[in-house]
Amino acid sequence: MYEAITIKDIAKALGLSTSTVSRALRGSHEISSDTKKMVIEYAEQFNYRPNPIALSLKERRSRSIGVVVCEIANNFFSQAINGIESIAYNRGYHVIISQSHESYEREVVNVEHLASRSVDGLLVSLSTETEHIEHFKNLHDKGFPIVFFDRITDEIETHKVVVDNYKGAYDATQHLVDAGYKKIAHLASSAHLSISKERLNGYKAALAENGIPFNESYVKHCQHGGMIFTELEKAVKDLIHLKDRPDAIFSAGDRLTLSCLAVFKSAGIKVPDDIAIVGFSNSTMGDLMNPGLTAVNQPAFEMGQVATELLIKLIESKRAVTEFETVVLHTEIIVRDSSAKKAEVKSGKEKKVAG
Amino acid sequence: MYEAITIKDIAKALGLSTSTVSRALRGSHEISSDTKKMVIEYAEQFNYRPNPIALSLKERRSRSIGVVVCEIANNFFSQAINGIESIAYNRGYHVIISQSHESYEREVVNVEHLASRSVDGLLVSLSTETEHIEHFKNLHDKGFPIVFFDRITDEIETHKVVVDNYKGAYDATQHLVDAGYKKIAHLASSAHLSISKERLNGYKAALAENGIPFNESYVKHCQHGGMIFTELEKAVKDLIHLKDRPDAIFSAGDRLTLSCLAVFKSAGIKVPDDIAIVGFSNSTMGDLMNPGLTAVNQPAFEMGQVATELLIKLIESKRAVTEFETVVLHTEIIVRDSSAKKAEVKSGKEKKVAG
DNA sequence: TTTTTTTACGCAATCGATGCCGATAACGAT
DNA sequence: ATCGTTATCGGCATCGATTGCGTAAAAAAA
Repeated sequence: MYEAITIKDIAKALGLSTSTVSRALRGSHEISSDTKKMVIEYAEQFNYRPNPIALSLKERRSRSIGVVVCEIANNFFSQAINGIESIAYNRGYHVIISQSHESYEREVVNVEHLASRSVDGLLVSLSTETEHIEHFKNLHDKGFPIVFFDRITDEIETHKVVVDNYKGAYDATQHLVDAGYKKIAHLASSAHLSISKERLNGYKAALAENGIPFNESYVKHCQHGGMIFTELEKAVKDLIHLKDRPDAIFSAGDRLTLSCLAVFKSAGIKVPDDIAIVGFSNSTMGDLMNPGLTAVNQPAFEMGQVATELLIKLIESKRAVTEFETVVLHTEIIVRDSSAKKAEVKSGKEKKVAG
Repeated sequence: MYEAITIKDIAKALGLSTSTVSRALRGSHEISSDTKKMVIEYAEQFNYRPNPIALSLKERRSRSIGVVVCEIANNFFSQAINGIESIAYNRGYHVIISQSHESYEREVVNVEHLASRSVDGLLVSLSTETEHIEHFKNLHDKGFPIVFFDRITDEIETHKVVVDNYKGAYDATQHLVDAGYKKIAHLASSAHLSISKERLNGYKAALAENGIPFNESYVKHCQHGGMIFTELEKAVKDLIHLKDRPDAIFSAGDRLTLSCLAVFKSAGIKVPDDIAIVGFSNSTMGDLMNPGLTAVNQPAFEMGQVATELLIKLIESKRAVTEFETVVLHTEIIVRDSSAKKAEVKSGKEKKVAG
């Protein structure tokens, strides 16, 4: 099987002790330049690489960080992971990714698996199902470094990275109002998720600001964040079968938006003529869709970067950290065709052509 | 900082030796049932977990496998990774993902990083840029377990998992012919990629079968697999500005397809009326797009599963493996609207409307 | 009672790398 | 000639867990 050269092999071959070889390789001044040269040349010739596992055992750290997200097959998270990676690899850290698939149980299992000392810290975005966070609390209480991003919890005091969900939702809703829509529904993820609460508040605030009464039946939460299509399908169908059907939807996530559009499509609903839609997304896909998707854009890559920098700062801190910060990044609404201005006449004409 | 309980702590607390504790926890018959009970209860109370790093050092294996792909923000690969994960975690393996972003250099760096003994084996899908595979050959020659999937090489003899790219491409092209298209272009990834060659051959075979002459200028390769938009944009523009403009495109990958559609959109080209398109994809997105994307579907999840099973078989094999297998999975063409039947009259009318 | 066997456990080496000491030799200083 | 200093290197313990071997005491056989 595969055997790599060790420091011991070099020592034996060169008639030195392992300590001398070790020091020679690290360029210690205690070693004569002749010996150093000999050792380094031999090491290069046989392509010596220090065994990272032995180093981990010795240094009591693995130089790897764990990422706990719901899914990587999601543009927001894969971009965030790219950001995480970009920082981590430069700082000499491996990245180990685990997916909860929006399941609380799998999240718990993954966290335990990662934390049983094979990673030095955790970057976490909670699953939609997660209501109890004991599995993180236990670790955090022991001093294990954790940074939350996007879907955070206020029950644990540590570094956090979020976007201004309130403002993003406010902007999205305001944009729909400006475009002439008044019956604006809100399709949201699980109600106890931090991002859901904040976005709901932003949505409500924009409505209030414009004198539009809040309508409870216009808000639909999906406990599983869109992972279960039937759940989402029911939510969307409930909305479109409402007596006073909404003329616009503010959808709070990529998966929700995409599935919502799928339901629209099979129901023969045209966007934006029948119902306009604004998403909350990181997807560059908005551009490729037909019609283009208006969306509140989140700086996913940057969130990953900032979270990783904070985590590494925690990991490498000499003394226990007690001062934590919450970094809030800004969203930006990108207007495309899915929320085109509501024009009664034009809408009517097009419908005739389409029908 | 975070310190976990070790076998030594248990030994000290209970007045035993570490060997006794170790054996008690593993249920050895050499330990009295009283002692066993005592040790196990203590371990449970303090939530003892064996240090995986120490185990790795002792057993000379890390129980982790490395994945080398171009991107995770790609439906095909994220699905494949889900398949990989589903097998790996059940067998007690961690999964470490690295992305080359279609860069040869980054692929080399990632492979070296992973292989310097922190992973027990590698699952690889080559980057588009990769022409030389010395970085894999070196490892493979030393007996390091590697399994290739999707984008493979025939220069290394090991387990491989692919789909029937030839037949997939053949089916896609035949489908376009059946739908009435005759001027079928082919948008492909880097020319030296295994999948590119096979798909090109399938495309050619279908043309020949139908008595359609092969037209060199109808085939466009993208060295960077669509990672560089300008490169792809040029390829697509070359095609649509051809004197004898194609009426259909067989596109060999998700990223190519999406970017191609983006170019179409900005050029005001309607699908399928102006140009039909068939993709090669794993994307469920085909359903969500407007019009729906006809695509050759690849069983990405299953590919990941099979590749992982083969890799673990390699890793856990007692003696050196010399018999290798190449698993070929089947594709399936999913017909949607982007390749709707070409109707001369209707097409003429619509073109006038569009123009 | 003596010998043999079994039970139940500890010692020490091992995995690879590091780092604190201690050892040795050369060399200058006194 | 003796001592102190410096340069250079080896010995050993360490990180956490496993395991072959040795051994004391208890149990069984003689």
